[in-house]
Amino acid sequence: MYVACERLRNPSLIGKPVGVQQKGLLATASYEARALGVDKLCSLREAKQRCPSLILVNGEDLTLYRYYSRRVFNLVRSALGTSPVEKLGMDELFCDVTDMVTEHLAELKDTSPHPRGRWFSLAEVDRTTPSDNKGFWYDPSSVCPGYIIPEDIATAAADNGVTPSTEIIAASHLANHIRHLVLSQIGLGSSAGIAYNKTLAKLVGNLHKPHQQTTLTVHPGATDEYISVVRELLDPLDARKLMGFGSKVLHTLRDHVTGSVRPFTTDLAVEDRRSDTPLTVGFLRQHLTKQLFCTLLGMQNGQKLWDLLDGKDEEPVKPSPEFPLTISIEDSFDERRGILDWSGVLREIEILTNSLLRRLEIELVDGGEIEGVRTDPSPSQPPRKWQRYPSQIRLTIRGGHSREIAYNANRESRSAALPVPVFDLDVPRIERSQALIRQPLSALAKQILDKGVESKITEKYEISIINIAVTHLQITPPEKAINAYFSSETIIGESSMNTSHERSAIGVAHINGSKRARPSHASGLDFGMLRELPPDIREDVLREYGIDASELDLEEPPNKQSKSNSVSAANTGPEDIPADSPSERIPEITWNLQNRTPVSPSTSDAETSSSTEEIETGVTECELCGAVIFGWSMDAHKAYHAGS
DNA sequence: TGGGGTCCT
DNA sequence: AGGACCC
Repeated sequence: MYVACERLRNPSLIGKPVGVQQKGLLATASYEARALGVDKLCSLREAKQRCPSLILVNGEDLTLYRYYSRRVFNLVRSALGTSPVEKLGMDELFCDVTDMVTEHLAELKDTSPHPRGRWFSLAEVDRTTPSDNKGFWYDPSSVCPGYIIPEDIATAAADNGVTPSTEIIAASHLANHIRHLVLSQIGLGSSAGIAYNKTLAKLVGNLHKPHQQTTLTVHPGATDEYISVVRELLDPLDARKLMGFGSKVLHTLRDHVTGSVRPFTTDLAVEDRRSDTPLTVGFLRQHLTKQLFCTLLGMQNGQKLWDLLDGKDEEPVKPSPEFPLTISIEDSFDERRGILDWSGVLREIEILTNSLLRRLEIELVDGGEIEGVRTDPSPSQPPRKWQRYPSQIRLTIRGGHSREIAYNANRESRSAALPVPVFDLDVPRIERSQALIRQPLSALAKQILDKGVESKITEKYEISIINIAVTHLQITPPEKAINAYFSSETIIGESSMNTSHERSAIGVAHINGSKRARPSHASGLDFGMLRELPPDIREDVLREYGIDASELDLEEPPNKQSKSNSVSAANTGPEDIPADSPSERIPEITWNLQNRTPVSPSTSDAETSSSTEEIETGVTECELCGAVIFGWSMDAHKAYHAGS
């Protein structure tokens, strides 16, 4: 997804092996890069070594990715009306579409057969969408789009009388439609999994990755078939693929297996007992017991994890709130940067604090959103209002670079009340940052670093991570307080906040220009995103980059949808959907956003049914609606118009 | 060897 | 406050 976002900002990256770099780590890589042997999360050195042609983009600042993540989330939510949508990280969503599908199927009874198939009615999507886009046609006889498990259902449609339920078929078409919506409206490709619970949906969604979807048709209630299909699917898998089986759980289980199970079983060949061979789902289910799981992993958790081995999972899709529960920002330090004296620590904390305050202003002030984008306050009505008020601030420091440290070891945190004046937007942000240092942060840092020891000012600290978080976001404003708060003088010497960290805040190195690139600024700024920022923050960012505001207006919008229509009504709420249709069955959809691969990585001799234009840019513009579409999906896009 | 998040204890 | 999990 990071690469896909970078490609929206800089289309010359399309079709090339691209890696997103965060410090010395390759956070993610495009599929072209993976085809050349680059792994996700490998060290930068290893990546460059394996793939000298790898193009690196710095992804330490997440602003751009947050922006697209939010847009996708809001687009999907608005399409699904009242259905719960849960975010997992920045690029995955779970959707419980039970109610929508149930209602859709109920409507069918009153409808006579239509030559175009079935109309699936959706909530209103957004104001730029043509008005007949509140739903889609699908052909129910085409079974499920994409891949189907078990496979034989796909080929022998009504063979054993084993045919997918009408609801899973509808859910599958719904997922397909929404993926198409995200692609056409935002420009991000995605994959999806459709199944009757979260774990299975996520699992099958990962089976066919770039731009595909997979439906697991079997229902947990249909016991015989369900058991055999799900076991065939799950048993060979590394248990790590199941949500909840993390490193600790697997280590605990492996300890037990190698310690006590091995002597009693001949199932594991000698070489399979080594610690780096995966524990499979089948092995755990056959050789361990529910009781053992509960003993080793805790009553509650053990029971849940044990059920997962059979694909049983009743976790609800928990609607993600409009605002997150915590907002944090962090920076990491290697041995060179990470040896700091006290004033150095304070300087780094101030840099982070200032970034955090800017983020709070972007994400927490004003509100009124349309499709993930905050509306500019109308020129005459400025009052920028906080939508949430965090009440706590937390400082976390990880010390040491010793290399032996277990993940997360050496992290210590302290928290304190967040002083109310931080919300006063009339005070320059830098002053509020410095006030936060004075008030709780330097004391918190002292608690962590000096641990009750008396002041030792000359000391050097070895620091590898600093994280600052605000938590406990409240809707109701805090009581006003302490006017004297800002009056004391600063403790630390830094005055300008235009630091390297800040500078990286939005800019990203562009590797090279493109003859046919869509509008993007040489600075690396994403003008589409910039245009959506509140004016004052936008000016702030522009000033940092030394860009004249007039340049902004000359740039074309990145998605040229302006010509499609003159904008119909505003964001009316989602269509009303009966809240309480009974749901014994729960189709889930999950999908990943990921980068698009318009051209086969194996250069030009690959099958090229695509046009020259597509090969060069990967994108074409739909004649009907102006949406920017990638070549490989234009057929589907046209079918979409034909359908509506 | 990132830069984030959520939930549970 | 820390530790598990997720991306």
